[in-house]
Amino acid sequence: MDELSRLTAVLRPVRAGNAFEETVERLLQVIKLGLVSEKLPPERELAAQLGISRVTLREAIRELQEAGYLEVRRGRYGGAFLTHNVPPQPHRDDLRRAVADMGTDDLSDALTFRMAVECGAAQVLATTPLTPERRETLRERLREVNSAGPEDYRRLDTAFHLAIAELTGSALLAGACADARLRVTDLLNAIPVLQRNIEHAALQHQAIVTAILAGDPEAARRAVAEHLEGTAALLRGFLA
Amino acid sequence: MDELSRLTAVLRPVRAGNAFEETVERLLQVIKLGLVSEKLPPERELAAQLGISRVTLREAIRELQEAGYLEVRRGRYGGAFLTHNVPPQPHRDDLRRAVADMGTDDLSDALTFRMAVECGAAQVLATTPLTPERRETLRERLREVNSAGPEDYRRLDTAFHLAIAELTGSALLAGACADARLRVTDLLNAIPVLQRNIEHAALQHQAIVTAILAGDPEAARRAVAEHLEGTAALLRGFLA
DNA sequence: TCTTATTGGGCTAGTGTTAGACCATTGACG
DNA sequence: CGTCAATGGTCTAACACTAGCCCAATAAGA
Repeated sequence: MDELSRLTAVLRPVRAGNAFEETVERLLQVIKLGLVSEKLPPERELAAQLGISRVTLREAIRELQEAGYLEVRRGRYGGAFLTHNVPPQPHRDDLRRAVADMGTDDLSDALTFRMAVECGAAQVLATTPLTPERRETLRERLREVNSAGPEDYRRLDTAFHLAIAELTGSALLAGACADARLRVTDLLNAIPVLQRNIEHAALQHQAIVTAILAGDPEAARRAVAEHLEGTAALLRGFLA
Repeated sequence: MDELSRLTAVLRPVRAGNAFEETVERLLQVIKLGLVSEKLPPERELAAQLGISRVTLREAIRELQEAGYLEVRRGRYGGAFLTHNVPPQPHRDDLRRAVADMGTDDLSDALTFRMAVECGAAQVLATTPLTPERRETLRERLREVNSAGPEDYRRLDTAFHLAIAELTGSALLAGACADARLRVTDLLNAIPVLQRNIEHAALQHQAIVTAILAGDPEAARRAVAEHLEGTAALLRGFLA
């Protein structure tokens, strides 16, 4: 832990690649995480939100269009519509390949990061006074994920986890949790969703919500840690 | 929590301002956090690490030179040397102004974020098997901050807190903690360092290290939360 | 005293990105 | 059946940023 190694945390690249690639990545995330259900916002609006020019945004959209994720329609009430291309049932080899693509160090890093920020978010939320409305939002997300079928499960599970961070009211925290989730999305998508897993996760989700609503940060932390450890152990199994 | 509001976490700007401003910010952080003690790395090397061109880096360095933070010397064994400009004892109004500059929402956001990631890091570290070497690094940082005088205190306190995240081995987590710390650095620097505060913090630092080395994530989480709550309460007091 | 490796200083050609304007298309609605 | 507002499609001039090159200065060491 000399001076040089301590610098690496803050002396990382100022910008991650060019704006075009970054934008493609972001849009893909929005689509894969199911954060948008039908069509993207209008180009002018989206470009402003992403802080890029329309030209760059359009290049990214064209890329996703050619890859089959989007269908662009002109005219009023037009826009970039999702194609709802459901990928076929993943093979076991897909996971191996995805892990290999990303590198075991990166995977370990992402899992650690996710464990920290999601536990932190749950703990913070448990110590925050919540309005009845927010409590209800949390319960609603729980109901949704617990009643989801295999096809909707990943999307609603994501929504549930992100809701915890968002309810803290911290945009930075919500962004960090979204980022953490995104780094393991591809891997999770390569794992078949089994009914048995859904049921097991449902119990853990319930425990998390109960702890948060009870205002018990210790229990919330423990519940989230246990929940994430299951996924992490599964993925880490492919490192050997 | 409709679809649109959920998008804001991931549809944030792709790049935060231009490369020049970002670089100035980064370098200022490295300097203010005391992550570099004498001089910056050579321009070519630094530019590569930051992923920018030398031209852009040099503009940023010139800015900092004109602001009095750096002194640039040419020739072999030259470089950008720190000037060790110690700011005068801050006035009470400085803090008010700093809070006003940043906005109360941003401050609240930053404090929540910091609470989450630092608690998460401590908890993760407490559940990680640590080599004797790493345990010693942690103790070493604790000794340093606890024996620091008022002039060195902020720098060593930063080093202590960052060490917890770095020891988890997750670059993402270390980056998040560094980011969180940076967002409150200016505010912390506007608060005079009192001997009484140092002593109080020392007890809390000790409790954090003890919990981590004992492998007790609950205690680690609680200790960090209590420690950060003190600072947060102080800063939040200026929001009214 | 001279050499030389290392460092900052400066230039240029080329590429990435932006802002803003204008055009083309579409479908709801009067 | 026309109108029109909202949307994607296209272009251009200006700016930001980069890669790569060579020059200038400096101090350690022969």
